[in-house]
Amino acid sequence: MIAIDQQATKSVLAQAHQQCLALGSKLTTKRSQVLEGLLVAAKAVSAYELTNVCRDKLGYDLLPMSVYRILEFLETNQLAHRLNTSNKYIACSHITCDHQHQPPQFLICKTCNKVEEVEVPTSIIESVAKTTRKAGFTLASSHLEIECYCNDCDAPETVS
Amino acid sequence: MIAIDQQATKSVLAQAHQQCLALGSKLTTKRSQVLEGLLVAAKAVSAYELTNVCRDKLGYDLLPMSVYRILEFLETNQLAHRLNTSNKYIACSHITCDHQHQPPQFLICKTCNKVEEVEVPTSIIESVAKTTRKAGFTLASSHLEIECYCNDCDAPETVS
DNA sequence: ACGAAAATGATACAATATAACATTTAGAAG
DNA sequence: CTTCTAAATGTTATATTGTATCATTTTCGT
Repeated sequence: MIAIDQQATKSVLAQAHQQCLALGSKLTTKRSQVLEGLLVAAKAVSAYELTNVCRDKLGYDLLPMSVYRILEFLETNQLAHRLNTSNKYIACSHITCDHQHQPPQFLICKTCNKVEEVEVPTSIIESVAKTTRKAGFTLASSHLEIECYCNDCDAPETVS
Repeated sequence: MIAIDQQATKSVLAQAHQQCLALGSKLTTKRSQVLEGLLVAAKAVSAYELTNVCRDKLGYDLLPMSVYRILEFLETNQLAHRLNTSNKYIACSHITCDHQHQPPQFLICKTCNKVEEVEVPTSIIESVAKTTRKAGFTLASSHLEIECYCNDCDAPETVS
């Protein structure tokens, strides 16, 4: 969860603007709106859900087609991530940092779609990569998505 | 890759039949046909692709709706796996074993959808689980899907 | 043979994603 | 300041994936 209030959101958007410029692209109004939608959602949302968030919570009127295009842009510019496991999107939690990070690992709550972007120790990534090579494969990315239950949504089996 | 010829396929289907009985369910004709489709596909396929495989390669006429239902059955009976990453399905590679296995880890080729079902060392799973707990989450399953390129499909960056 | 439950057929529709082309906007060049 | 071009967005249509619902058939115990 990066943005919890309007102030924080604004700051993230400003930083995102800079980050785009550095990469030779631009965070246009629409793109900024979509990113803002991701920030206020504060969890993984589908493209269609995101158009609803933008309309209902922010008053931005965006077409799904545009949202898809913009999400792709945001991903390319490392401002958002696509979660393959659930076909949902989430704002990158590292927009306000300037240093480089390890490839992201996502803990995704199956119930409420809350996502925590963590760093798994390099040693583990290395170990996985080794297993992979032995099987005749090459890691495409060490982006890992791990299905979990968060503490607010107890695991079904755990409920006693 | 489990089934490379008709003989092997037959043997797997027979074993699957037994495994179902042991679990108190039945591998009906249609279910066996869908499983056979997964076996001859020899890679991850979507439900709709699977209906095509069954029709074109095996002459079985199945409706997508039935295929979805049957895939769910096969998953419940541990004869197939659903890959969340790509919304595709694959035959379990352990049908012919009788012992229990670790939760599966899948290496999935992004290009050709070939899948290798490997066992990642328990120590790694433990370590991932620990990271997860520290972040306030509980692992939903240690089923891990890892996006790769297989040796037949060189990674884009690797092509020099 | 009969009745209940399981399995499958069939239709409709919801949700997700992309293709293709039109229009608008933002900057660069003159 | 215009004009040209490329990028961005609008618009419509359609492909793909997945689920809901109810009808029909099959299976199996009684």
